[in-house]
Formats: sequence, structure tokens, C-alpha cells
Amino acid sequence: MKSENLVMMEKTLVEIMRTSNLLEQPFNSIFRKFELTQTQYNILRILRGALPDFLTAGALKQRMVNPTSDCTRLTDRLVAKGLVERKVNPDSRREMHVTITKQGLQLLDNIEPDIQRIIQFYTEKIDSQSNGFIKKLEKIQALTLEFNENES
Amino acid sequence: MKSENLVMMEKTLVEIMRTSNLLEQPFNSIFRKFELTQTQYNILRILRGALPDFLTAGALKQRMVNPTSDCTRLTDRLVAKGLVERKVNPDSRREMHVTITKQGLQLLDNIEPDIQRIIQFYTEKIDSQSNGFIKKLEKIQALTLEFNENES
DNA sequence: TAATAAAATTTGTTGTAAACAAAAGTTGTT
DNA sequence: AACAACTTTTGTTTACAACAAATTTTATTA
Repeated sequence: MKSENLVMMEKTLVEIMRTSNLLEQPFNSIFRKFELTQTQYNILRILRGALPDFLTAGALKQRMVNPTSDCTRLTDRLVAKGLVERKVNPDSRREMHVTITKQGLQLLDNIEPDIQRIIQFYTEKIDSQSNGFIKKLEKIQALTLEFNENES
Repeated sequence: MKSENLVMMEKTLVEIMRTSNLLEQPFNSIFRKFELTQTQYNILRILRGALPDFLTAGALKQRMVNPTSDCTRLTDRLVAKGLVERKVNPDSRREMHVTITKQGLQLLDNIEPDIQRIIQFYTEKIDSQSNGFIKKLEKIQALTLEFNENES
């Protein structure tokens, strides 16, 4: 017989994934309105967060959730839209320097109200979140990284 | 100034999505091993859950997380692999009856140990989950459905 | 210094899926 | 019989994931 703890943990993990998948829908529909994907939005956020520094393609890749991401072609699309700039590092020509443009920053600002509207909706309807909840999520994140390490 | 509650809620939602995205990695690598995608695995689980009944394409779509899913082509791939069977409802020829095959059930059984190995890992490392945690996730799910309703 | 290894990024290729519109076939209604 | 509504399929485009292989540049070492 499967232990209670296993069953509980399975339910926990499944519900996290289900919640996230649902949650992504309203966000995605906003991104779509601005002709972005979630991945692209995340890249823009990472690059903005790195300011005033730029990131190398490798560093950007590291900060993305998906480690197998194809940085080149993802940033290609953003460069094509003028949201991101990419140039070779003159000091080490095998590295690229990637950074967000003014236009990219502006786009993030334009999206923000729609994002906040979603957050607002939840804030009004749920009592304030406990720190414990987030801590638990972070613990699961840490364990997942550990697990992935062990596997690879 | 943004209220504390808004900031907290934003962090909560972001961490749910980040956790989920990380969490999906070990699961996806298992699915890949069995030449399935997460979506396909979910469909198989839904169909197994519906047994001994079959589902119409519409009913299947309803139970999937993503409401815009393209049921036809998703099941096409599963039918091609012999994991799913699909035939027209003789009583209403515009409906399809979709169901999981023995082979599909067998595949789910084969995957199960790998899935449990992941669950096991977390169970060993985190103290038993509280019901409150899951309840909170379910509340967020419910609100998301509500939000999506309002939007559409 | 020439050869080779290592690092960082790009390219090639294939398959899956999301998103949206439009078409096709079937049933129900007036 | 005509038309509307329902259910599923097709068409089309785009983005990504996954994996391998190639390219370009820098570092090492023989």
C-alpha cells in the first residue's frame, strides 16, 4: 500500500502544476495582446533585472527556467522586434552581450497595468498570503534543482 | 505606492509558476523516455479516469487544462501510437468516442514507477504536506477559472 | 609557434503544441 | 426543404523543446 505521505505529496505536486497551468492562461492572454510569449516576457524581465549590466547568452540561459532553452533563436526574435540588443563582446569575441532596449523597457511598462489588474483580482478575493506558503514553494524549487542535478 | 498585499500576491503567483516550471522538468524527462509529452500523458490519464466510459472529443477538451487545445490532432498522435482509440458515435455521427486502449493503460503502468520515484524523493526531504497548502492552491485555481470566465 | 583542446554561440533538424480562422459533416428546428 | 446550431476536422502560422553537429574564438601545451 502506498503511504499516506506519498499520496499527499503527489497531490501537492500535481496541484502546483495544475494551478500554474491555469494561472498562466490570463497572463498568456495579456502577453499575446502585446505579441509576446511567456518565454519572451521572462527574458525581458531578466534583462531588465540585470541592468545596468548586460548578460552573456550563457548567463541569460542560466537564469531562465528551462536549461535547454535555445537562447540564440529566442533572442533573435526579440532583436527582430527591437526589444533586445545583442553585440559581440569586443574583449572576448566568442561571447555575446545581450541587453534590453529602451523600446523593450517601454513595452514592459505598457504591459504592467494589465499584469497588476490580474494580481489585484486575486488580492481582493484571497486573504493575505502567508510567508509559509511561499517558503514551501521555494523549498520545492530547491529540491527540484537538487533532483535535476542528481539526474544529469 | 503598491500595497503590501499586492506585492505579496504577485510573489505568490510568480513562485507558483516558477515552481511548476521547474517541477515539470523531471516529469518531462520521464515522459520523453517513453516518447510522450506532458499533454499526451495528461490525456491518457483523463481517459483512464473516465473508464469504463469513453469521452467525446468535446468532453475530453473540457477536462484538459488548456481550453484551446486541438483535440483532434492531439488524439491523432495517440491513435497513431495505438494508445487511444477513436470512433464515431453510431447514435450521433457528429460525435467521436475516444477511449484509452489496453496498450495505453499498459504504458501508464510502465511509467508509474518513474513517477513514484520522483514523488518519493520529495517525500523523503520535506515534512508532510499540510492540507492548508493544497486548499490554498485550489482556491487559486477556482479564482482563476472565475477570472477567465469574466474575461471571455 | 603550430597543434589541439576547450569555451561560447550558432545552425540544422524534427516534432509538438498553441492560436486562430474556416470548412465539413451531422442533427435539430421552423 | 431551408436554415441554424452543434461537433469535429483542416489549414495555416508561429514558437519552443530537444538533440546533435558545426562554427568561431580563446586558451593550453607540446
